[in-house]
Amino acid sequence: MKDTKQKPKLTPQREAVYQVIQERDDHPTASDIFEAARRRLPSISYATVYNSLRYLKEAGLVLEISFGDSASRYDRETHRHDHAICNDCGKLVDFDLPDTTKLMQAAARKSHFKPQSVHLTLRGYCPDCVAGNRH
Amino acid sequence: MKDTKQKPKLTPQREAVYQVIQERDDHPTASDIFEAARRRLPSISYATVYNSLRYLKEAGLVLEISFGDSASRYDRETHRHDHAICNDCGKLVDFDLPDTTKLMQAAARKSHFKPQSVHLTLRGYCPDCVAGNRH
DNA sequence: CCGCGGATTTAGAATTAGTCTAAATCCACT
DNA sequence: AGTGGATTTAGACTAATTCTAAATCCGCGG
Repeated sequence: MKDTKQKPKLTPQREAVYQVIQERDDHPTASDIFEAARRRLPSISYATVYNSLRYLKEAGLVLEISFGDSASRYDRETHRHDHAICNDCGKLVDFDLPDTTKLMQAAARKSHFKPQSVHLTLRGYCPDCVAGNRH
Repeated sequence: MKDTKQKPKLTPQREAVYQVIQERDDHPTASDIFEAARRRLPSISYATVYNSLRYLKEAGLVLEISFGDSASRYDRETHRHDHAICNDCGKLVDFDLPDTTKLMQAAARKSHFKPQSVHLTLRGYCPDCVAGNRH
């Protein structure tokens, strides 16, 4: 029988999207990514950016994060980590809390869920906003 | 001078929206709430539901929560608490992890933010899905 | 070569959540 | 009765994302 292995997978479009995310240290939205990807690959379409993002997400190459503020953001950091969001200017930063296993177990005990991951979100004020800088 | 105190505030529409949320122990979306509110107050409009939700949120009477899955959800539980989400069926449950002050301080230290609140999200599998129940 | 099929890309239409607008209504107070 | 601020309504509008259908790409068998 035919072992019809389809392999291509990492197409130029997907690669462009991936690179855009890799070279940014912030958390771009799909539309930020579309803008930037179009600079490398002028013919790329919005739908392809979404398709590529879905593909990259499923492949574990990028992480999607979403909070109340409308659009999803994408993060090149794929290991478990946490987020802080500024209540004033909306800035989003990554940080990493160690020892989350115990935390996860505590959460599992309380919720009766079989745990898989925990993620914590700090809301507060970023250093710039605390210092009273204009945004 | 006119001390034009406007006080009404808790209009029948807002109250209907509030009651809908209070009597549910799950986390309805705006459109769930609209459906239910219309049963009490057939003339209520979608926009009023959103206005009421904003009002109730600002008054601290309900909590808005939003995760990746499209629409915001509303929670009658307004004190600080955490959420568990089932990766299989999507169920969302509240739980409350004690001693979050230390956690918040640790997060603040790592992120350099001035902390205001922390919220944790457990991803895993709910008891039903673990038991292999069909949804 | 040639072309078929599966996967991908494209452009634009469609859908969904949520906001905005302008006109009508409500209501406390004069 | 009348004015003004707040609220409600219906529907238009916007933004984010998904869907659709046609075009393209690509490896493989004939």
